[in-house]
Amino acid sequence: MTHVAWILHVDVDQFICAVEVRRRPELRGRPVLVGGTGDPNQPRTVVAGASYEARKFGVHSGMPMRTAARKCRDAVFLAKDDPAYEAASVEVMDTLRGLDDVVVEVWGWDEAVVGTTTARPEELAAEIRAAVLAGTGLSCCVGISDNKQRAKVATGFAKAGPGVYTLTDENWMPVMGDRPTDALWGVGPKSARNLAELGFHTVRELAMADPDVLKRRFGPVMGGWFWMLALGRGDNQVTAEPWVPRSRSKQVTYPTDLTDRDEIEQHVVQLAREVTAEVVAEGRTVERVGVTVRTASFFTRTKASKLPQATTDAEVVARTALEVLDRFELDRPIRLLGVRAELVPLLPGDDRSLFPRPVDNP
DNA sequence: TCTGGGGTCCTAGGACCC
DNA sequence: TCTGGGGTCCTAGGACCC
Repeated sequence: MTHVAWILHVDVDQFICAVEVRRRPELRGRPVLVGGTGDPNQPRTVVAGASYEARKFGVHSGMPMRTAARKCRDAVFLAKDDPAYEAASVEVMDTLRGLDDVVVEVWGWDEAVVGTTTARPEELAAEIRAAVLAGTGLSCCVGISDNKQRAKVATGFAKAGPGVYTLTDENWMPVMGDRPTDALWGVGPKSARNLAELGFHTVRELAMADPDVLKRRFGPVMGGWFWMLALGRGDNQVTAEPWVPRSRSKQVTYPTDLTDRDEIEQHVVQLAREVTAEVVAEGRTVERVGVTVRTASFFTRTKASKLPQATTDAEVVARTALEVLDRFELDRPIRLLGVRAELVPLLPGDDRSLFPRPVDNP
């Protein structure tokens, strides 16, 4: 952890599509849809990336591919290519790390938080955008603030046009006060609805709430956390330490439903072996095994068991997964199976929560 | 609109022990 | 024999995010 003066949130523009267009320049300016195998008629796939040209047709990521294809018939359809995105992401992050006075915390393929001690964050933001474009051919936006959550929100405004946007105590309430609570990063549709039931519809209303009321309704952590977010506060610790995963999972939605018990078990065993192989390749050990089942009606349930002894043995993980599977009814057609391995923490006792803690009442 | 895949973390309740 | 309280471990479920 490093103490920093400013926090910049960097977000690559339409990352997946941008990577595809970068290697196929002839696609520039065309509606591009990336997802699944690239077959627009394949059922049970969704859009992973949509170019701005495609979004004009009402297409967005997460939308079923066949729906997107109907809305945007002239789109170019491409298969998802995770290794290419992973490689492009490394380029972006290495570019960021090459700048002066930065601590880079990677948040995903296309996002990073940059901590800096500079007194001129806007200049650094411009530098970041120029460096990423020059170094990778990808454009990005930057949100500036003094904590991660607010910087992330700022990036949303940067995307709307200026490319860089700063949110501080000065402009937080004027800009955000009248917006709905789910404009806050970490407040989704469910929490927004629950907050509205308590009478808190806007960020300002939430900021003026009694935190004890929120804690009673949402629990001591979440209640305090929502209130803090509304005040524009958040976590300001930036670390360049690589992320240590807590779990690894594999899930598959099958093109047609599974009904045969043997077949279901075979898939679970295969998923368990694949997951374990990856875990072991990374030098980690499994301590808990979870199985997810989603029926054709989309009813989804997860069950899990802690192993009596942590293991790196794929057959132990597979056997445990089958035991967990056995606790399901399995009397309905199944569209998805998943196996999750929860991992022994790398450092003994390193099970601390990474969820940002609410600060004391100011 | 017949709805992917990979994650993280909080909350609640039951079991068990002192 | 009855009762209260606290702590810890485990599992299920939910919410959110990229």
